[in-house]
Amino acid sequence: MPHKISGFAPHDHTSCIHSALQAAENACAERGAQFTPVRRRVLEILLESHRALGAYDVLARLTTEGLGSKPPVAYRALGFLVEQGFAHRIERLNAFVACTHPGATHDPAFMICRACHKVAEAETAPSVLTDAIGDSGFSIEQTVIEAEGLCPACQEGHA
Amino acid sequence: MPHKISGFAPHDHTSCIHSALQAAENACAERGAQFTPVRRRVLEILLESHRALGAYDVLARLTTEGLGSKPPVAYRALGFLVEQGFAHRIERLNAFVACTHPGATHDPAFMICRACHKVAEAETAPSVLTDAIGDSGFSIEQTVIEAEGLCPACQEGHA
DNA sequence: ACTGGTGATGTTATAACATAACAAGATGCC
DNA sequence: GGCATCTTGTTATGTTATAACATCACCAGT
Repeated sequence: MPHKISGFAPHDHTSCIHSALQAAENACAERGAQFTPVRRRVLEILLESHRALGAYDVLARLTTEGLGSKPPVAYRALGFLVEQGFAHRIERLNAFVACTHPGATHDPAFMICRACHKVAEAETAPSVLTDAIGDSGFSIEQTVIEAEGLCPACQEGHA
Repeated sequence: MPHKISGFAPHDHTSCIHSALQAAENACAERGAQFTPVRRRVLEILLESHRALGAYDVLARLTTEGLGSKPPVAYRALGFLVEQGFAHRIERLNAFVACTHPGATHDPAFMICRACHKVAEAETAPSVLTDAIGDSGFSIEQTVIEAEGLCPACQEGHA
């Protein structure tokens, strides 16, 4: 079964950013969550690239822009975005990436390119893990599925 | 397809420890790697429970035993054990767990119980991730597959 | 307008995790 | 002995993350 994958393929990035922001704004309105300037700006920063940024990278940006200078400011905004499903935490990198499937069901798999550091997101069938684990009686609440390797573009560079 | 799962089920833990140590010793002998006292002791510490320990937890134990007191001592030993496949790093927890399938092919999935903090390990079919990701052209080199939830015993406690 | 609740932000301080860089010892080989 | 290699010891620092408390902005009820 093919899955929607985003992050590596060339695309209209401006509209990619715009639609993600729009989706976040709409979702916040629906849920009564506040899409404040710091939260919005942090999402914009993540959206600039399909790469994972550390909390302190984000914080540095906020600081130059006068939006906050202490770690909790960045961690709170990132925590909010993750809670709302607008961003994801990449455990392998201790870093955060904007969600490229806003609105979709969420417990995605990530592909992390070790060369260009882009991160792509793939929807997974809910069964991906239950196939491996299901017969153990363990009840899954959250999953972390991350693969590290080379994206298509970087494979060519190494060929 | 069922997979070997270990960590939650009751078992003879003494022999579990013993066989893991034996396997590590044999593997080192074969590979010409040195199974030094610190490395052995760290593996023993991890083997005491099927739980993930932070590097500093391990270090604290080493310190009380006079085997080293500075972070690099613990990180080096843990790094060695992971390299050799005698232990695994659990990204979600920034912690380390003894391997329960020593010798087997290795890129396992982990189940982390949020109640009792035990960690079980399941062999995964190599296809688990390629099913989700395969058609993207991404070449996988390493994977992180971790599920958080409740182990069978802890589910009963909550019922 | 005042009061009090709620949620967001500001700030201090510190906890927790990790490694770079260099010194010193152990081992084995020639 | 002299050299190479691997391991361990140590200092110092870098990186990631959160607890705790103060303040502010907003809104609803009176």
